[in-house]
Amino acid sequence: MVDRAKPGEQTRTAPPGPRQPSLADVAGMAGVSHMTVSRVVNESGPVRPETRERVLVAVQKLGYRPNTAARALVTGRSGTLGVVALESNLYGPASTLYGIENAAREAGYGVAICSVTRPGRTSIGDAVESLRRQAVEGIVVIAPHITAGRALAAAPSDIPLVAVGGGESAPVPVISVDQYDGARRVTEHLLALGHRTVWHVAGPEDWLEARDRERGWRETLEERGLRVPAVVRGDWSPRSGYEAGRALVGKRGLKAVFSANDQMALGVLRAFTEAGIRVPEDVHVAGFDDVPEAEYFTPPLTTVRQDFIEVGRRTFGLLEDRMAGGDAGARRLVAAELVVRESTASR
Amino acid sequence: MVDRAKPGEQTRTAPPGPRQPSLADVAGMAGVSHMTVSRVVNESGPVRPETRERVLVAVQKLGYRPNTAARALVTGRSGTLGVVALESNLYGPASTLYGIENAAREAGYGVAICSVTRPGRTSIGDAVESLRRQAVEGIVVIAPHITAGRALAAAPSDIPLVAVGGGESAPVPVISVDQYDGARRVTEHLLALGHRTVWHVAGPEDWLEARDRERGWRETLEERGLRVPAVVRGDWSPRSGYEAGRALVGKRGLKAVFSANDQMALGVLRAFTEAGIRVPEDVHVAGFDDVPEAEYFTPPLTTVRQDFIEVGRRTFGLLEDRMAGGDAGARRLVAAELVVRESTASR
DNA sequence: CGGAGTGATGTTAGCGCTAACAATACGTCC
DNA sequence: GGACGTATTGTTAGCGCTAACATCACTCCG
Repeated sequence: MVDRAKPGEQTRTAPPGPRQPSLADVAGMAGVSHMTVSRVVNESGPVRPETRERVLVAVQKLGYRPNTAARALVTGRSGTLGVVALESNLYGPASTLYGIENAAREAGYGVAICSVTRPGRTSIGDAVESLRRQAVEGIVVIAPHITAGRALAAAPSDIPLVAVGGGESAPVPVISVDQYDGARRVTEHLLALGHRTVWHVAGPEDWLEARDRERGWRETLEERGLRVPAVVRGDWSPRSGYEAGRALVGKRGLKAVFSANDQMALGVLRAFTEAGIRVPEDVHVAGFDDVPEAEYFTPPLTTVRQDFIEVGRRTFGLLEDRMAGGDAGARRLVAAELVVRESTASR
Repeated sequence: MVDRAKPGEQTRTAPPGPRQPSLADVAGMAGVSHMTVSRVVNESGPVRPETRERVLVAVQKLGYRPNTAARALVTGRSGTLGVVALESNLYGPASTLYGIENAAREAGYGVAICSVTRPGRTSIGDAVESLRRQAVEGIVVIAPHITAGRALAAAPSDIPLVAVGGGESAPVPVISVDQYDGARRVTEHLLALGHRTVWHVAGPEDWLEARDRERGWRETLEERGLRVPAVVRGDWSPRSGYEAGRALVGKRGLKAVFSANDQMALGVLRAFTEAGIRVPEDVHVAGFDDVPEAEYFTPPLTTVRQDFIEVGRRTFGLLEDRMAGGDAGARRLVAAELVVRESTASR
C-alpha cells in the first residue's frame, strides 16, 4: 500500500509566517555563497578561518538549522533508524529499546519507533513498512516472539535489518543475551544446593527466549541423568506465575523451582506463601531478568541479570555494519550473569 | 549548535544500485504524467477510474514508495512527532510513550524518540534540539520531573510542544493523571478503615507527581484535623521503599501507610515482613500506579490505577490542536481509579 | 619565470515531490 | 450556438540542499 499523506489531512491553515532561514539566507548575511556555508556547516572542504567565523556568526544570529528533508533528498540518507518495539512494559524489551536509542544517538542517528501490540507476521510486517515510509536507513526488530522470526523471513531484503532477541533460525543477523547459558547457570546453581531435580515455570511456548531458557534447563538436567519434570507454562505475567505456583504446590519432591522470568517468580512466591510453603526454607526459587524489584521480593530473588545496554550497543553496531555493506553474519551472544539472593539461600 | 552530518561519516561506500522508483518511473509505465500519479497516490484531485487503475498497477509492479524527504521538502511537513522520554523502566513514563505512539500512528504520524538519562534543564533542551533537527512537527515531553518544568520555560516557542505529567506551573499545555485526586482517594480509603492518621512514603521531592501525591495526602489529613506525620522520602526504587519501611517500623501508632508508588510499597512490605509486622493484620499499606505486579505482591497491593493509554491519546490530541494553531490552554486531567486489594483488607 | 599544484570559493544541476496554473475535452444553459 | 462550468490531464517552477565541476589567486620548483 502507498502512503495517503494522512497527517493533518489539509485541516491545517498553514500560517505562512517567516519560514526557517536557509543556507541562502545565511550566505547572504555572511557575504559568501551558499556552498561556503554548506562547507562550514558540514565541515566538508576547506574554508578560511575568518570566513568560517563570519559564517558561524550568521548561523548563530539567524538560528539556522539545516533542513534534513532537503539534505536527505539529495544524499539519499535520512540519518534515522527504525525500531520495531513490542508494546509492553516487559523489562527486557523496554530496556533494549533505550540501549539502542542511546547507541544510535551517540552515532548521530535519530530513532523512530513503531510499536506492535501483539507480535505476529502481519503486525511486524506493517511496522516495518510503516518505518520504511519514514525513510529509515535501517531497522531493528525487537523480536522475542517466534512469529517475529517468521515475519523476518518475509522481510524485505533491500533495507538493512537486524533483530534482537530473535531465535537462531531467524534469516537476519541477531543479537541476544545468551538465554540458554543463563538458564543453565540457574539450573546448575539450584542443583548445586543438593536437589534431585528442578521444576520449571516456562514462558509462552511461542517466545524464543522462553524456549531457550527451557532448553537450558532441560539439557542441564538431562546431561546429569536427572528426572525432567513436566513444565508448567505461564505467559510471563505475575498472574500466570501465581497459577503455576498453585499447580506446583503439593508436587512430590518439590524442592527447587526455576521460573522463566521474575514476574512469574513473584506469582510463584505468592502462591507458595498462601499455601504455607516457605522460601527458601522449604523450596528454593529462582527467576530470570533481574528486574529492579527482584531484590525486594519476599524473599529477595535469585535471578539472571542481562545487560541490555550492551545488547543495545551491539545491536546498533551490527546494524551499522550492515548499513555499511558489511555482513557480520554470525549470531552474537551477550553473556548473562547469575545473581544469587535469599530465595536460594542454602539451608 | 548545528548538525555536523555525522551519520556514517562518509565511511560508507555507497552501492549505487538501482535506486527506488520515483513518480516519474510510475508515470512512464502507466503512460501518464507524474502529476497524475501524484494525484492517485495522494487522492488529491480528480482522476478517471481507469487511469487510476493503470497507475495503481504500475505502483504495485514497481513497488513504488513515496519519498518522504521530497514530500517534506516541498510541503514543509515531515509527518513526524518527537517524544522526549525519560530513560527508565518506570511503569508510568514507559506506558505513556506507547500511548502516544499509538495515537500518533493512528493519525498517520511517525514518532521519533529521544531519551534522557537524567532529567535536567540542559538534557531536555538537548533532546528537544535533537528532535528538531529531525524535523519533527511537534514535540511531547514526558516530563514528570520538576527540572523539566524549568527546561520547558526555556523551550522554543516556534514549535508546538506539550508536556505530559508536568506540573501546573509549566509554561506549556500539560496532560496528566490527577495525582492529587488519586492520593486523596487512597488516603480517604485508609482513613475510612478507622485509622487516626496515615503515614506517607513520598517520592523524590523534585518530581512533580511526588509533590502532587504528597499534597493530596497532606490536605486530606489536614482537612480532617488529623495529625500529619513527617514524610519518609524515597526515590521511587524498591530499595528506598525498603529503607523507608525500616524507618517506619516502631513508629508509634503506625497503622496505615500510603506509598507514593508501588515499587516503594514493595520495599515497605519487605521491611515490614522482616520486622514481623503483618500486612494487613497489623498495618495497612497502599501504593500508587497499579503496576502489573501489584496484584501479586505479598499481600496484593491496594493502589491507584492510571490510564496511560488515555493519557497518550489526549496528549496527542492536544498536540494536534496546537499544531493546527488552536490553543486549548487549560491543564487536562485524567481521572485516577482506586483499586482495593488485600493489603488494606479491613480486620 | 612558467606550468603545475593547492587552497578557497563560486556556479550549476539536479534529488523527487507538490502547488499553481494551463490546456483540453465535454456538457449545460440561455 | 456560443459563453461557461467541470472533469481530467499536463506543464512549470521551485522547496533547500549537496555533488561535481569551474574559477581564481597564490605558492612551489625546476
